[in-house]
Amino acid sequence: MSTLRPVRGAHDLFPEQMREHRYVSDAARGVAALYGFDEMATPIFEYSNVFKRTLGDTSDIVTKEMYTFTDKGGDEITLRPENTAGVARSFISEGLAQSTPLKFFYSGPMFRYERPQKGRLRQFHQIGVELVGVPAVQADLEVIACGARILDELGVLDKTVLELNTLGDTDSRSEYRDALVDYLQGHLGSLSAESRDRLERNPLRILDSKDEGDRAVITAAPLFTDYLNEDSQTFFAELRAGLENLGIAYELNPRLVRGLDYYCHTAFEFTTTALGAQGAVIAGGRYDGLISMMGGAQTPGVGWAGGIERLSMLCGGALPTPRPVVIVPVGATTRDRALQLAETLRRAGFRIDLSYSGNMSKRMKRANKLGACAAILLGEDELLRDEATIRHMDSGEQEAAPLASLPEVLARYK
RNA sequence: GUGGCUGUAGCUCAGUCGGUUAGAGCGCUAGAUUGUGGAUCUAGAGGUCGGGGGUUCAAUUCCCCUCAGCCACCCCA
Repeated sequence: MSTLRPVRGAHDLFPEQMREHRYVSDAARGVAALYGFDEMATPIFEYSNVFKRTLGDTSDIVTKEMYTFTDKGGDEITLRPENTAGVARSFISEGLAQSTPLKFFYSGPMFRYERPQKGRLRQFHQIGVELVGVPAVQADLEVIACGARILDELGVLDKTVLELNTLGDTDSRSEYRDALVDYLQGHLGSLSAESRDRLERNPLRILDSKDEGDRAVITAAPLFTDYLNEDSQTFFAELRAGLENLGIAYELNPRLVRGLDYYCHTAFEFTTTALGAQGAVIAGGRYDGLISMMGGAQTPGVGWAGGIERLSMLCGGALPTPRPVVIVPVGATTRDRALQLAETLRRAGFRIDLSYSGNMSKRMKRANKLGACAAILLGEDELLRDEATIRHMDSGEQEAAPLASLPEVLARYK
């Protein structure tokens, strides 16, 4: 075993896995386009404060998971841990406020310093959509429907559950937050150390604690639904009615929380039990406070991100390997003609590979290993007649054909 | 970041109650078959037994540390 290895949690993607990734991202890109989300890309790194300001100083991602370094100019740079912050930065710095509503699709690598597991890597890949500038619930519905449609296209929708919650608007949330903190202050002694720690920074997260002492306290805690104001209730009711109207099944999960202040109203996750501890395959929500928090004009937004590796695992079965036509030159004088023929057929749209060396037997073995659908045997005597022998690899049948007719003959094997 | 399990050939794994040259299947290379693949047979290459340290006359085997993988917690994609 070599001491030379990839960085922990980072993996090479060989053609087979690359095909699986492409299968997921191509399907997603295609479906997203039908919803009007066109692909864009932000840089893989940003100034660190792009993420610090948007993700909040208290989130796990910022406090312990960012790949941050100082570049040669002395600037603090961070490899993006997610894409929404970059889109928001781009919205502000490129003056996109003039062009709302904006609908973007993206696909690419993200980086988080986490402990790797199956379905959880340090360099991983996400697809996602963002819809910026529409405050109405139709935006949420379109975004969620697009996610569901992609899962359906990939054939995994029935392996997932759409979990849904509302975080209410800013007023509702801050009122509830105050009430919750008041209540929890009164039970400080019964709370776990971690929850006491969270009380200041991220009290809503305590609701999700699995600690037994915490759970006892939480049972009697004030209910968020009692603090939802009328606007928030209406928004959520419309969202639910809209999903039902579209025939999109969902389950309410009141414990689905987002700890950061700029999240509001809609929070959702498509989750699965098929991937062990890594349940979320697509997760998103509404972030009306994000762009203003970064210094832009108050602009609503809603979006989601999905993990390509997780989606790919969920898809399961291996994708079919492409089958080339392999040219087998026989005899020293046929090599140049073989290369010419390869070029001609490639121009005609065929996937052509060559057997490079060895005797006939070796070359046929190579054709077989490449999974060829057909082999073109190019011998000296055939070439004198401008012909080649085509062998159908599955049946073993052979026929002679003029070189000029090869595209038509091969078309039958496609 | 915490806890548990695991680490022997490219892959999947046996094995060594501490003792000479560490095994199998698959895969790979070559030949049987110098103009014909998949099957079969034969031969061959390939391992500092994850890495470092300790105990011992002797460590792949026992102990410690470390690294990596998997699982759970956590978090999420």
